Amino acid sequence: MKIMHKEHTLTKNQQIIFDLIDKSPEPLKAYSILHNVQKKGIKAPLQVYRVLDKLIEIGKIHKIESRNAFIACHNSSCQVAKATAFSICEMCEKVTEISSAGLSKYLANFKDKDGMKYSKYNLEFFGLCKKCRT
Amino acid sequence: MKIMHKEHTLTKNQQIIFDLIDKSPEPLKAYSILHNVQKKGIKAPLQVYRVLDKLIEIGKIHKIESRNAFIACHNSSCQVAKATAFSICEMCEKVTEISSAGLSKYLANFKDKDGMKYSKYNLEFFGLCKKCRT
DNA sequence: TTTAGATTGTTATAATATAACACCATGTAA
DNA sequence: TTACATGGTGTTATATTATAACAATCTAAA
Repeated sequence: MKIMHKEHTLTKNQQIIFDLIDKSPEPLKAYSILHNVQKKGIKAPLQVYRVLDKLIEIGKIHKIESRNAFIACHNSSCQVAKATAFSICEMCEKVTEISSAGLSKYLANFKDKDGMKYSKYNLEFFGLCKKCRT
Repeated sequence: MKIMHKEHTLTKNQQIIFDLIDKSPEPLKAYSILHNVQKKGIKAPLQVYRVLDKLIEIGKIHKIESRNAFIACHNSSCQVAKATAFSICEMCEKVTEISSAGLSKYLANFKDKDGMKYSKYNLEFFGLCKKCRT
């Protein structure tokens, strides 16, 4: 059964910032985004943060909490906005979104001591990527 | 088999700040810590951050990344410094460290697509705590 | 004792994020 | 049409979180 999602038509600012993040091979920081879009008329931090908040809300991007950086979602968009997992290389800072059915199933069904389940989670794995291990 | 850990004798500043965090029922923010220890002679942010870094390194406290706040470790101290899991109530902001053998085993053994394992992880679950759900 | 390492104290500054307010665009309901 | 609700924008100012750089001190081990 296919879950339907509302299509969010991005506004001008949202599109500019999303494109930038989406094209980036690495997570971008808010002020780096700001510097990159100033020529397009987005001049103030708040304009960037507002767009980032919105893009996160609709699942187009995720925040890498341990790095204060933002990355485009590559897991069939917004479906996993509330259940995110990443691997982070501590050497080169490469970040990859993990899409593992097993992992997301395990975490979605995880119950704590009191039997409580959680609707939302963020998991960050740290280590050395293939390249940096050699 | 019992794993041995080096005993870290805390210095004066480290002890002051650890005691404060350890006694707190909730995660503390760096500048809140600063305000609370200024009467004890710790006057500058950097003094606080240095101690926080050290306490994290030796596993006495953890950082709640999504909240920029610090909490004492209650899982037999430093053993799990590199494998942390928390539940966070989005209403009252109560944070609890999760100690589940099953969970830590699952995550420690998790392999990504490339068969890579990670030595370190941080997991944050979000939801409503018992109290806030009623 | 001397050297290495960690810790401290201090001033300044960088990096990350939000408050508050006015204005504008769009859709929709009376 | 009006009016009103919602969400987005632009702007200035400010709050919050964190680090740089440098000198002094302490402690443990050679």
